[in-house]
Amino acid sequence: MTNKTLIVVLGPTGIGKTDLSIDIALKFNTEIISADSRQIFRELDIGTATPDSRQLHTVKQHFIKSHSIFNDYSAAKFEKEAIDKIEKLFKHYDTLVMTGGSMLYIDAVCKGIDDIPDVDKKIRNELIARYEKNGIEDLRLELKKIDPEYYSKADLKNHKRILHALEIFYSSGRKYSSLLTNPQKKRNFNILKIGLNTDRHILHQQINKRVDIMISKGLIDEAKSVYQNRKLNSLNTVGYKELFQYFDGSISYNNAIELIKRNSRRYARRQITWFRKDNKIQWFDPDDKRNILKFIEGEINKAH
RNA sequence: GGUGCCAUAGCUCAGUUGGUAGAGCAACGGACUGAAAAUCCGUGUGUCCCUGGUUCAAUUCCAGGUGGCACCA
Repeated sequence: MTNKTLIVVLGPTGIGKTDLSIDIALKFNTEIISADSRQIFRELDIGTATPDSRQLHTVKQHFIKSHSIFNDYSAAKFEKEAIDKIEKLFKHYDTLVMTGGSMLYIDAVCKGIDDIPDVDKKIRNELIARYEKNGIEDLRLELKKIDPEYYSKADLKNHKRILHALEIFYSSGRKYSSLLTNPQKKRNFNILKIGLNTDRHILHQQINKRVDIMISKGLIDEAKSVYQNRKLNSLNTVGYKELFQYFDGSISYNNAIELIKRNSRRYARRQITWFRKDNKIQWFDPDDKRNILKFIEGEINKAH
């Protein structure tokens, strides 16, 4: 049994993961791995609720502002880079904190995802063009032909799923279904999952308030500064995509703010849905810091 | 104080010539393995203000009450 433990702090957006993870990292005198698919971009700050400079100076945090919106990123890349970083850091620490709300990124580190061949960008763009021209039915029929197994279990109304299976096939000649093994990779460290959640009404109030604070901190200007790159996937993000519509003149200012709040609430709900089925998570109220620390210490003593 | 109008889902409101009701928005549930703050699927969640009356049957009609709005004093 290893004596290395990764403490994973997860939960919906706006619940207070950053503050708690800093407290935990200070307590164990260690560093933080961020698992946040948007805070990772250096061009985004206010709208992603990235930790501020004071917080970043208090505890060293990795994968914050470490990449650019102009480079493609993915959960698979995060898995490789994060595992790499974690293994390096475990040479100096017995415990590490990982925190974030990107469900797939967390699972990529905790459980691993399959190795899937690189996708040829040209092929992806061609398929997207076909989808936009002919709709989903065309691609669906093709998937049925080349990979009936995946077709039988795929979400056939979700074009991203179908596109992905096709682009894998045309890039590598291998069926997507043959690549899916649900790996459950064995990590050489213990994983302790701390989930934060609270009454839904309170969470919604916190989310709404946080959006108002983002606006007062200058989110409008930040969104303007990246407006010209709005087509980038990295900017298909709550807090930015709504403001882009406002800049376009297609929705009002007040409408944009309301939509940011609504979409944040919905994002939080999807996170909760995802995390709910993970029975390894020990849930706490974010204010319950004492018990959280007590719980972590107890578990680490048991494991080591 | 008087008169009139209104009271139906979380909100804005339809509707039922008397047979316990439906839109929009919001909300809620779910899926998810190289785009994941993405993408996709599903769900009306209701003392029809309260109390009586008429009726086989009242959210609907009648009376009174309560609350809100408007106008007149």
